[in-house]
Amino acid sequence: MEKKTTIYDIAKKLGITGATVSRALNNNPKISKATKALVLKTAVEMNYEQNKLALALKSGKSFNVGVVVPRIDMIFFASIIRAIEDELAPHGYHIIICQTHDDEEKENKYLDTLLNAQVDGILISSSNKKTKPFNRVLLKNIPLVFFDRKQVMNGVSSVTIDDFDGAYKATKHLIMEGYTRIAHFSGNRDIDIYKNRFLGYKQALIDHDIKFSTNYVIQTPSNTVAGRQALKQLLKLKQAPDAIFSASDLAALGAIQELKQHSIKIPDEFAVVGFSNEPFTKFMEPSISTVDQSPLKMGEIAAQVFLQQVSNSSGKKVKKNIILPPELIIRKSSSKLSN
Amino acid sequence: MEKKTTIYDIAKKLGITGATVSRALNNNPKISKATKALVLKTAVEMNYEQNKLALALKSGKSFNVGVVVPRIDMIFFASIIRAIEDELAPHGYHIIICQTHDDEEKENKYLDTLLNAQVDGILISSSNKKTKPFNRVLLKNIPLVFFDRKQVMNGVSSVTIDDFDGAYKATKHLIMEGYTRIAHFSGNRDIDIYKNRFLGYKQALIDHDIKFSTNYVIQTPSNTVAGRQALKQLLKLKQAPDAIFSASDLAALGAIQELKQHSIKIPDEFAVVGFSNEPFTKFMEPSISTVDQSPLKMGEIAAQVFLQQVSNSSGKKVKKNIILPPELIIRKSSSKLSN
DNA sequence: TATATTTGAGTAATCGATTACAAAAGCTAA
DNA sequence: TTAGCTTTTGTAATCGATTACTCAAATATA
Repeated sequence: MEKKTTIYDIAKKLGITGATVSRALNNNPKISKATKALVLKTAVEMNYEQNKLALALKSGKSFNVGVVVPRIDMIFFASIIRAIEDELAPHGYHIIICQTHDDEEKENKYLDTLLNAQVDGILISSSNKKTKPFNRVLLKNIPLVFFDRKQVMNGVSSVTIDDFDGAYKATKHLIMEGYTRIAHFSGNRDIDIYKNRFLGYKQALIDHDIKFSTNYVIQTPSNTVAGRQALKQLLKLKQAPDAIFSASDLAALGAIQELKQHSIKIPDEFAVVGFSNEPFTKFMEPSISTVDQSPLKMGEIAAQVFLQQVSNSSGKKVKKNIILPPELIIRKSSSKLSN
Repeated sequence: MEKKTTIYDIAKKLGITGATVSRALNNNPKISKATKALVLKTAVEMNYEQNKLALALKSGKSFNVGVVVPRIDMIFFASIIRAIEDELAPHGYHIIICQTHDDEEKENKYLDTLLNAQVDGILISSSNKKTKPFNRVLLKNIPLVFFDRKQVMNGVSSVTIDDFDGAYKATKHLIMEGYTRIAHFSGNRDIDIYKNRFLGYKQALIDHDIKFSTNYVIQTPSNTVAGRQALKQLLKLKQAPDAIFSASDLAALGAIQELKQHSIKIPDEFAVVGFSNEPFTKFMEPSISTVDQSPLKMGEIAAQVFLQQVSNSSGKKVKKNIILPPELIIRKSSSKLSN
């Protein structure tokens, strides 16, 4: 194994000191052209490469950023991470990925190890119910940016989408298409995003003088089986709905599968709108209307907010709470016109 | 901002030296129970946390591993990374993600910066045509593991799937189902995986006495539009095919869309098998037969191979070339029986 | 009690780079 | 030729932790 070349190896070879070598390599003006050229040439010859670890220790900047998500093999998070990486890489930052699997304890442990690893910032979609674990991050004055799922904290930035607005738009769209008995597949409303989608749905009904009924709201895990199950349940009602706004695309798909089985025509007799713009929604037959959360935009902006915070040398904390507008994507599953 | 507590802060407070504090914190036996207890208590009081950067510089181990992929928002790579992270996290390793966007130059730059960042290993699905950039990794004796796309190099491990076998199985399945004019949507055969899928397809035909024809092989980018286009082209042939084995699920989907447009019945008149087991294949109508590449298994094993290499203190290089068997997933698009 | 052996803690080097300060060398001008 | 600059280089501290080596104190042994 080749031992790594250090500045001292170069220094010894040239009979000078490490300080001079360092100056030559860093465009420090306090050095003669001749020495500089010689050092540079020798550095190349000896395959010298800077040890970023030593630099990080000295400078206090590791150029590593922790990105914490529930899991990365969900396309939504993968897209966000993609955008974060694309945005930060040109600035020399590396992305360290952590998956919490929605386990609060795991998340807290990751926060600890990221801090110990001396990351320059943490971008996180938090599974945490408490803000306490984040105090340690703030105490160390490490930029912290929430995305997707946020915590409300002093001086902490966040980038989220307006779930309320997305749900409102989706529901209003169904109303405008002429559907009147609109049900809702909700996620776990202890989680903000699902609560807001529920509230947006409810408000749209109210604003358009449609009676809101709890019978029409079913808490549905995000999978097709649960969607089918929930739809069956709705069909049993005396007054069955004629449309569903689902907080999850997979549950929406389940509903569609079940509707097909019952030979209920989509969208003529029944409309479905999902949420998330999962890749499959575009390809299905019928294609599924859904709400796009623009994960790329979210990642890009989260990264930009982080960059602003680190470049903000003034020490003042920049708090930005950016709420992205979701985009309703109307496809065949809810649009009589486009059929 | 709170200044981070170092072992010297603890030492000063207790009137001892940093060495003693270090020993207390590291279960070094050369320390009295009393001092140790005192240090431990004080460390907690002062919120001491080990600076891993300093440790990494001293020990030469950063506990960071670079993972390089074309892009992470492709579910295949996202799944591999998920498995790698799940496997390595319990061993204290952090994953640094790099996206090459299939740009060779970018990939080489990433290899450089990862080495400079003193990673303990590199796991990569390479876009590189040359092996030279990897010599630097080997020279530094850093474990290198290829997955999915490999380079053939001395002493370098790889985890791939048997593309030939997957293609062979898929094609054979079509033959067994009674299709006789089987076409192939191929990717760019300069890339090994596509070459091997092509060869597996061809061999299956030959082994079952079916004439191989270059007219039936179309190079098709991985998207639906290209798939539709390619299918149109095939239908124009005097002797149109009755089945397609596509090296890409998206192209397969395009073919199916086009078949539907032509009111050609699937699978009765025409069968389609894709490759990759993209999530949407399961949900489509008809569901699409495909070849699963078990990305989770691949990531898990790649991580394990890495762990073996680092734990292998002997300095001997462990070279492992693991080829995973792909799994043919038979769904409605190619199975008359299951319909 | 005197010597040998443990035990516990300090000293200082090390990992690799940067940089304030000091010092030496080169140059200018009187 | 020499005081006074400027330029270039060296010295040594620093970032935070670990550890071989040394030495003093405490304990054990004769």
